[in-house]
Amino acid sequence: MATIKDVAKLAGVALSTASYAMSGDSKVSAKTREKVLAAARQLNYQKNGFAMDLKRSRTNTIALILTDLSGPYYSELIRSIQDVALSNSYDLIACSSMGGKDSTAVRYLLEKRVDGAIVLAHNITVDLLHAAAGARFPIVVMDRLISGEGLINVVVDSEQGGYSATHYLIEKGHHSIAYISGPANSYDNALRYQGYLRAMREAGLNEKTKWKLSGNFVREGGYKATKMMLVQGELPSAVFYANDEMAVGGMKALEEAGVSVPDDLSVIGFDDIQLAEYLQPRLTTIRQPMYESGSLAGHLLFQRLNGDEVNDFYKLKIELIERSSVKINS
Amino acid sequence: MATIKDVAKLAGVALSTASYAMSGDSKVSAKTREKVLAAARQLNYQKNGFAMDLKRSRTNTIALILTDLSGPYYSELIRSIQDVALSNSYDLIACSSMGGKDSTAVRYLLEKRVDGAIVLAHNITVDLLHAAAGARFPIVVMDRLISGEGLINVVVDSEQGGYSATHYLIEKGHHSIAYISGPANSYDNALRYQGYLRAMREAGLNEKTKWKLSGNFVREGGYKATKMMLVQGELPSAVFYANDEMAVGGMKALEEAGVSVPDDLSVIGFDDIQLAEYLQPRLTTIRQPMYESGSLAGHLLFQRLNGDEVNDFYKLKIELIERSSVKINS
DNA sequence: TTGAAAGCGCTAACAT
DNA sequence: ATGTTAGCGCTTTCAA
Repeated sequence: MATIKDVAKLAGVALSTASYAMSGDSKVSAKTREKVLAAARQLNYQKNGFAMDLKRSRTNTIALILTDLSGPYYSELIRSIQDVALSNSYDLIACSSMGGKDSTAVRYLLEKRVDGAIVLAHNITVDLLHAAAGARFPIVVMDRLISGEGLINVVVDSEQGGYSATHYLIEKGHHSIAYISGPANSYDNALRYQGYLRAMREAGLNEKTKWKLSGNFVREGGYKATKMMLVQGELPSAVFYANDEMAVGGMKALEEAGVSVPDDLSVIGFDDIQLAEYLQPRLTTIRQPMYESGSLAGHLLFQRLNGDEVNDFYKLKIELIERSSVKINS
Repeated sequence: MATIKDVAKLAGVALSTASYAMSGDSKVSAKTREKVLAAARQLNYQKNGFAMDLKRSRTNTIALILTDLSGPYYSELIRSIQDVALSNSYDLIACSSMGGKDSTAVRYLLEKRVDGAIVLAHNITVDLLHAAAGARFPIVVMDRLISGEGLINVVVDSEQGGYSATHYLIEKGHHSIAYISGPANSYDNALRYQGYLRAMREAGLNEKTKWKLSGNFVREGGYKATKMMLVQGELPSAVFYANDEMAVGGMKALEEAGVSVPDDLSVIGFDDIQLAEYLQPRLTTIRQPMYESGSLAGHLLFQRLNGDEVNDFYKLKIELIERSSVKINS
C-alpha cells in the first residue's frame, strides 16, 4: 500500500507539500499539485484513515448502536438518523451490541472510534454508558432514562402509549383486558404496563393476573402466551399486546383456535410495524414517532458535537392508529 | 482523555510495561499488573482505537455495505453475516452507500478503515470496487459479477429464479403472463427477465410488449404499473412481479379494481419478503437463500483474510415457495 | 511556495 | 520482568 511518503518521493516534493496538495490547500502551486496528484494516481494512493483520525483526533463519524442490526423494526429510525448525518456531512456506521463485552458496539464506544453515538440497545449497560460518555463524547440514549455527563435522553412516552391503548379499549366497552407483556427487564415494557394499569385503575377495573402473560416481545412468545390464555378457558374481551410482533403471533394462535378477531375478541398492539396494516384484520396499534425521534436524536448529537448546549431529556408523544382489530363490545 | 503514557507515569512503570500489563501479557508480574490496572481505573483510561489500528495495521473489523441501512429486506442477510463475524471474533459495522462519492461506504472502502468488506449496493461503482479491493483487502460482492484482484462474487441464480417462476405459471396452465420489471439498469432485474424469456420461449409462448411494464422494484411502482395494465383492457392470466414489493403494490391495485387474486388473475413474486405470507392471498414467490448467501459471503471473506485461497465465484440456487396466489388456469 | 520535523497514542522488537 | 525506542501514516507548525 502506497503511503503519502511514496507519493511525495515520486512527485519529488516534501511530505508536507504532498499532504497540502492532496487536501486542496491553496498555498500549493497548480503545477506542484498536478505533479502530486499524478504521482498519487500512478501509485494508486489511498490515504490511511486511522492515521488521519489519530492525527486529527476526530473521526467525523457517529455510530448508531442497535441490539441487532437485522431488526426490521428500526428502519424508519435508521433512515432518519442517516438523513441527519448526511446533511451534517458526518459519516454514520451502525453496529450491533450482540456479543456482550466483546461486541463491536462496546469496542467502538470505549475505544472512541467515533465522535459520538446514538444507542438503542438495552444490553449496553448503564455503567458502560457512563464510562463511555463524556464532555468530548456525547451519547444519545433512546431506550431508557439515564443521566450523566455527555448523556442525552430521547424517549417516547410509553406510559402514555400503554394508557392510550388501554383507555381506547375501555372506551369501546371492554372491561376484561388481557396484557401480554414483554421481557421483565425491559424498561419499555414496564412503562407500557404502567400505562395499562393506570387506565384500568382509572376506570375502576381490576387486572386479572391470569390475563397477564409474558411473550418476551417476540412473535413466537405472543403465540405461546395466547395459546396459554386460550387453554385457561375463559377469555377476556380484548387483548393488549405490548408490541406488534407478539400481536402477530397471537393472532395466529387465535385464528388456529377459531377465535375471530375482532368479533370474538378485540386486539391492540404497540409499535405500528410495517406488517400491522397487512394483517387480517388490520391491526389497531400505537405508533411510535420513529422518524421524529431518530431525527431529534441526530440533531441533538450534532449540536453537542458542535459545542452547543442542549437539554438532556426529551420525551415524545405517541399516537393511536385506529384500524380494524378492535370492535365495540356490547 | 488519559493516554497510556499517563497510566504508565501514575503507575510508575515504563510505557511498554503498561501496554503489556493491559493486554494481559504473561511476562508482567502480578504486582505490576495490578498497579497498572489500578492506575488505569483511576484515570478512567480507555485505549485509543485508531492508534492501535494504525500500529497494528489491521482493524479486526469488516464492513457490510448496503445501499440503505434501513432496508428491512436485508435482515436475514445481516443476521447471517453478523453470526459469522461474531464466531470469527471480528467486528462488523454496517454502512450505507447513500451520498455518492462522499458516502460513508466509499470512505471506509477507500481509506481502508476495515480489513475487508461485503458489498450489496449497486450504487458503488465497479471502478471504485476495483480501486478498493486488492490482495490485502478482500471484497465480497453480492449484487453483480465483477472480477479482479481481491474480488469475490457470491450471487444468487436470478436467471434460474425467473425461469422457475415463469415455468411454474406455465405449468399451471397460464399462457399469457405479464412481467412487471425492476429498473432498467438493475443487473438482477435483467437476469430475472432473461429467465422469464427463456421459460416463455421454451413453451413456445410469446412475450407481449404491452405486458412488460416497469415498476422500479418499489411498491408504488408495482401499484402504478398494475393500474396501467388494468387500463389497457385485456388482462393476462398471470403476472410475474420481479420482486415482492412490487407485487404488494400490484395486489393493492388489483383489489381496488375488483380483480380477485388468484381467481381472476394469478400472481407470483420474487424475494419472499416477510410480508409475503401475510398478504391476502398469501403470495407465491421465489425465495432467495439470504441466510445461506450471507453466511457464505462471510466465510469466504474470513478465509481470504486468513490467507486461504478461495474461488472467486459462487452461484446459489433459488427456491420456489408455493402459497396461494396462483391458481390453475383452465 | 516549499521543506523539515514534531507528534498523535499505541505496539513490539530489542536491550537490560 | 522491565525499560528504551522506533515507527505506523498522517497533519500541521515553524522555518527557510
